[in-house]
Amino acid sequence: MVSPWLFPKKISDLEYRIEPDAEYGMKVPVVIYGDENLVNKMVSDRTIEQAVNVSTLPGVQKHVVVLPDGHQGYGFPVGGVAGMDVDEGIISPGSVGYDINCGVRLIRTNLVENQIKPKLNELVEHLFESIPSGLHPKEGCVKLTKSQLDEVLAQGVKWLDSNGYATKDDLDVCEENGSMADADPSKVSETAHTRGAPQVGSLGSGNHFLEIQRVEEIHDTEAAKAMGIFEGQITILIHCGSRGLGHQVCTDYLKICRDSQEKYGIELPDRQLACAPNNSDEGIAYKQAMNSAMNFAWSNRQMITHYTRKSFESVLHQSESDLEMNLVYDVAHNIAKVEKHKIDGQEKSIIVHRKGATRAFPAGSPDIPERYRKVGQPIFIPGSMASASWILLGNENSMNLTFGSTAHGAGRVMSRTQSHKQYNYKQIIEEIQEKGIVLKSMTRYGVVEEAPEVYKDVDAIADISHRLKMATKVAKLVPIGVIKG
DNA sequence: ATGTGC
Repeated sequence: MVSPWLFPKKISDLEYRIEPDAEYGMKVPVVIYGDENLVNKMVSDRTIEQAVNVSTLPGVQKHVVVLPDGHQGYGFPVGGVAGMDVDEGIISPGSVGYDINCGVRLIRTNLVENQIKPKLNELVEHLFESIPSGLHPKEGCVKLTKSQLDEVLAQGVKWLDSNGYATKDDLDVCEENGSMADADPSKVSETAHTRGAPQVGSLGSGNHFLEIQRVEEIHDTEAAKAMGIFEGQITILIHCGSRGLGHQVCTDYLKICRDSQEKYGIELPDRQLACAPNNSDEGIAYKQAMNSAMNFAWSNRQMITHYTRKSFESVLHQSESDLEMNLVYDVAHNIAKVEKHKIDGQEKSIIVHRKGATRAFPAGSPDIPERYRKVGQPIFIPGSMASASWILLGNENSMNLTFGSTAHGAGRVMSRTQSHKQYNYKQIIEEIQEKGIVLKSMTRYGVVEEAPEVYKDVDAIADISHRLKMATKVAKLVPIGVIKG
């Protein structure tokens, strides 16, 4: 049999397609958005093969989408979207990923660069000291009891609001208001609880970071205005997820799904795609545990926001409200959610799996905050450490192309191991200093493994999204201070 | 991504 993923058909400069191959068990086409370079790279590793595998799963609808930043992941490509019928389809932990509700939030200020430049070193230092980061942060997280953690898992940011770590305004501009319904902490294992309890308010490692930025370019004045964004402004971007708790939920439910595979008669092209019928006991339990992990991640980003505001207050001797440190928005990029989408002209409820894919809902969507309903949903595409990031805006077209989604980041061009062979700490640090960026990192390894050179060009990813009108450009942000694990 | 896996 010829492997169908080897020959995607070019539809246009930025769209490639693989028609359903019955012999291979494909139920729907695979659609790939990207230029020739990006698509060639996807063919050379397992990215498209994995998307083809997903297109064979029970209840898969319309098409499997690979976004411009797509690359191979655990079973399901990172930068992938797939929607399954809620009654006939499956839900799959590997198709959400290990870092459940990894996501990005942006905090605005009323400051411009000159006002913080003299204190930038001190600010970065203070943030680094007050926000635990790395794999094993020693101290600093709020210590939650088991029952407090359960409240965080059940209520998300609502609990932080009740306890002085969030404002009503923060809740208004978080996806799902920071509180995913139908979360059940009793479906989260004891091990996951133990791992998560000391981690609320910690950044983690890898490509997770907190960045002080300057707004470099405005591409959509009206949308920028609605978001309170202006040229030259200082913003803060936070990129992190659900830490050990989400990781453990994924591990636990991969096993639970695997153990139930035979019972449900599901045949898989790849055991990493272990899944359960969406409405089975196992599927429902996974969803309730995943929703809990989602609440954990939003709470984690909220707690870091709290620490960030305190750091700015302390270093700049102004209150957070004087500094107008408002949350612009918080959006997840590793989730599965039931949403209504048009399929063959019919509105239908499907369980949308977005792994390394950002929701990109258009103006008028009831699921986006009222203050953005006239313009569209804010989307943040983080670049790698010390490179630019983008604010994009959800567009109507994404509902046709990608189940209302767009890209989530730059994506690696080489492995961590390879980055050590090609670069060393000193040269990366020098290069970052030359750009005038203040960087504090937990480890030297992290600096090399997350160097700008080892990632794709995020500008190109934003550009493709814009040209396809999946999500359009609002503003480009450049880093001036970075803390990372 | 991760009480990494090399």
